[in-house]
Amino acid sequence: MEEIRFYPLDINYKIQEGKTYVYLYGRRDSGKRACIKDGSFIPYFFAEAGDVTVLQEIVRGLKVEGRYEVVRALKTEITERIYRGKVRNLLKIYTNTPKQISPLRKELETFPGVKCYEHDVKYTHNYLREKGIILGRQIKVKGELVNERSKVPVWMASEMSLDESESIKDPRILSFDIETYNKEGKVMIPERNPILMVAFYGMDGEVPFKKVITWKKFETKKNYIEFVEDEGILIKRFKQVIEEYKPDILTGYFTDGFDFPYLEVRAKKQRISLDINLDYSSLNFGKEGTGVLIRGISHVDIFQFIRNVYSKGLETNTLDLNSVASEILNEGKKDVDLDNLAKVWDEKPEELEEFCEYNLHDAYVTYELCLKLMPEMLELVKLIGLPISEVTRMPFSRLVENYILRRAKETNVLAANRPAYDEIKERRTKTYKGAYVVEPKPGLYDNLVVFDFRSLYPTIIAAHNVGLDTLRCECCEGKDVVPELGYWYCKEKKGFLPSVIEGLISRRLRVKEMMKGNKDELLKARSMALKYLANSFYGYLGFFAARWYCWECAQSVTAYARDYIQRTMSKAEERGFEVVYGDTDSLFVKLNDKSVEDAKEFMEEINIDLPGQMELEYEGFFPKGIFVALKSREGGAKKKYALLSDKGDIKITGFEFVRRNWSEIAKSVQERVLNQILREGDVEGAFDYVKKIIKKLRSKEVEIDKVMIHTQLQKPLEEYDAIGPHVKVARDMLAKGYEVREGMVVEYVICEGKGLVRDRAKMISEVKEGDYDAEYYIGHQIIPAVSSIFAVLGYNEEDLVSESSQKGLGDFF
DNA sequence: AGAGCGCGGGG
DNA sequence: GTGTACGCGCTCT
Repeated sequence: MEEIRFYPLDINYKIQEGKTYVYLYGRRDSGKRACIKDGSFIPYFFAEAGDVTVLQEIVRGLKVEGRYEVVRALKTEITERIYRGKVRNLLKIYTNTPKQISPLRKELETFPGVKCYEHDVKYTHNYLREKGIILGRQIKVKGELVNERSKVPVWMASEMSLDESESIKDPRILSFDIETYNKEGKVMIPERNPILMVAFYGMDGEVPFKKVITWKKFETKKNYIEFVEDEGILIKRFKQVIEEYKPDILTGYFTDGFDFPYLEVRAKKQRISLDINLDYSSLNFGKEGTGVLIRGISHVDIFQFIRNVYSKGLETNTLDLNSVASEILNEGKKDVDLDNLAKVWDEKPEELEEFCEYNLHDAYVTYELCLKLMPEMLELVKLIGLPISEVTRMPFSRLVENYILRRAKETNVLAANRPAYDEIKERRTKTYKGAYVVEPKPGLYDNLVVFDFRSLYPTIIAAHNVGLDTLRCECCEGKDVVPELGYWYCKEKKGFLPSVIEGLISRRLRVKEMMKGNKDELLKARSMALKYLANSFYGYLGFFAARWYCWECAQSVTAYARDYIQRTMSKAEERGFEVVYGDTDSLFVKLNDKSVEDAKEFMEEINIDLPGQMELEYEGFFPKGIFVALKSREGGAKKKYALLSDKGDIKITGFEFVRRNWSEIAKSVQERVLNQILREGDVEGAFDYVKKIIKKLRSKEVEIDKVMIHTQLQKPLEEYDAIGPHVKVARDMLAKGYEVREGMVVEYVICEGKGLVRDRAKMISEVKEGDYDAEYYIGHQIIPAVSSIFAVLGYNEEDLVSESSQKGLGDFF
């Protein structure tokens, strides 16, 4: 028997001889990777009935036909949990394996009056919560080495204890990126196009680990470039490099959606198994969207973390590697024209070196991103307690939910079930208003200051005890009634959710206290993670798929918030600021003759009066901004604005046209218009520019490339019910003998003629210059992209479209 | 008005 | 996840 100190990072489970074993993967304090196996946690769920002892008898005799086996309960016990503030008697039903829970539960729920709980909680998560294990934090394990096929030593645990004070530092990170053969631009056809090179970037102590593997030889002095015979060997080397580097974390950018799925197809084609799991099994590609999880190695797709969590604090609107890296690291991509890679590969291999550099650079940038964001990711991991590979892929609602689930376990609270399909459907229809307090006054503004009210919501939940178990309590009717709504929340007993969020707020305050005079990165990251979670609570309450969904609670939060915000707004007006726009969490004011200092002073004043930890924050100063009203929407306009920051960046919100299935001409016109208006202040010029483009369209001077629309075929052609333009064009192509396959991008142009849009859609190769329907492009591409912008400035569509060169102020729609 | 569909990220 | 679950805006029906 030995005792080892161990930082677990990843968890999964396996069935052996009918029994369930948990495998914890991580690093020992010695730095060596290891695996802890634990067979001590038996899967279970709960059932509730009028009389649980009767139910217990029934369960004892129950045999259910499962999918692969006859299932029966392993054992049962009667126990208590708190549900909606009340103690409940429950039957705890154990099974040999997690998969046996579902058939048993389904059978039990056919009995009248029987309801099951926690059958929908993931086994590995339940294990971690029950054992109190927080991934990333040290545990002490007593156990013995066992003989098992594995790339790291496996210890069978007999005892475990926690050491929460120690958490993992500097996990070993390896970043990778592939480049593929691609003649068709953005299309991805892994079945046909091979992987040309793969780059790695990591650190060996102080020395960078760099490698690019490719299978076409050329002269080079770069010693990190390694040549192999063919793509098959490249894939084998890919596996070897990972195995030799022994990373805790394997990272990349959009590796869930591109690199790994691509590798999967190519490896299959080459008959190579992608057995990079630490137990030598092959990579398991689940359903799309679930992410690629590697057994024992934490695969972190940095893009996922940024999209789900980190992008909230970013200026950039697009989340491509280049924009993200330049904002976070101040480092862009290498300036290489990737369109040329296939051509150079075929015709001028001697010029491949710059593509290898480019490849390596992407891996390097991704490594740096991962390193930079590691404190934030690890803090979230330690807060939620789940693997980094899962936490980085969770949207805010699931982060919140998993945090609550841990607190629930600690306080003997029974988890609410996930809503069933019908329930979700019903919840979706139950929207509530009250989010927007001040509708944007459409227009172009100078000198805006933006304040943020974010911590208002969590504080309201805590201060007013907003929760499911406190709503309309019997003891406090009529006290502290929610404005406009008439609900009330208990004043006597703290609710479960309010106490959870209170814990988050006070934890954050402690961290902030520690941060005074201490610029520690870890503290900053912890504070950020706590704030993010707390701020997500309100959204969670109103989220249709939430376990602890509470419509009344979500409603109440905004109702209380309106009260606070309205007062702040009138104070701002009193002080001579013009309130331009405000929604639930932010407030935009125009400075007029005031200064930024005045605005900050005003903010301080407000903060003095705010109760508890509520706080108005200064978001920034924006020399110019344009607010656009969304027509065709009742109850006020939605967020749609563009701001010019004092650093000269343009921050666009709500303009959704930067997409591939819009023509180049529409995208560029919108971009140019916003730039000209915000940067140059030249509305007339922008207007004239659009008129000029419209004229050009009409006189057929616009190149076909600029009006081409790209749309991808997302499924086999036969499976389409709705025949959109791209489907119709694909059919045409097929009829003409072109190859048409799932995943291809159909390029087409809308031409003149009669009927539906699709009847006028023609494949690009059949369209000559000038052969497009100008009115379609004007009406369906240019006008939608810019009309709302001009509308707020007093121009209307007529002005844009009319043949006359005269321009003038028109009516609003 | 409702259903069906593509987009994002990646080369 | 012990498997239904992104949200928006377009086009067709």
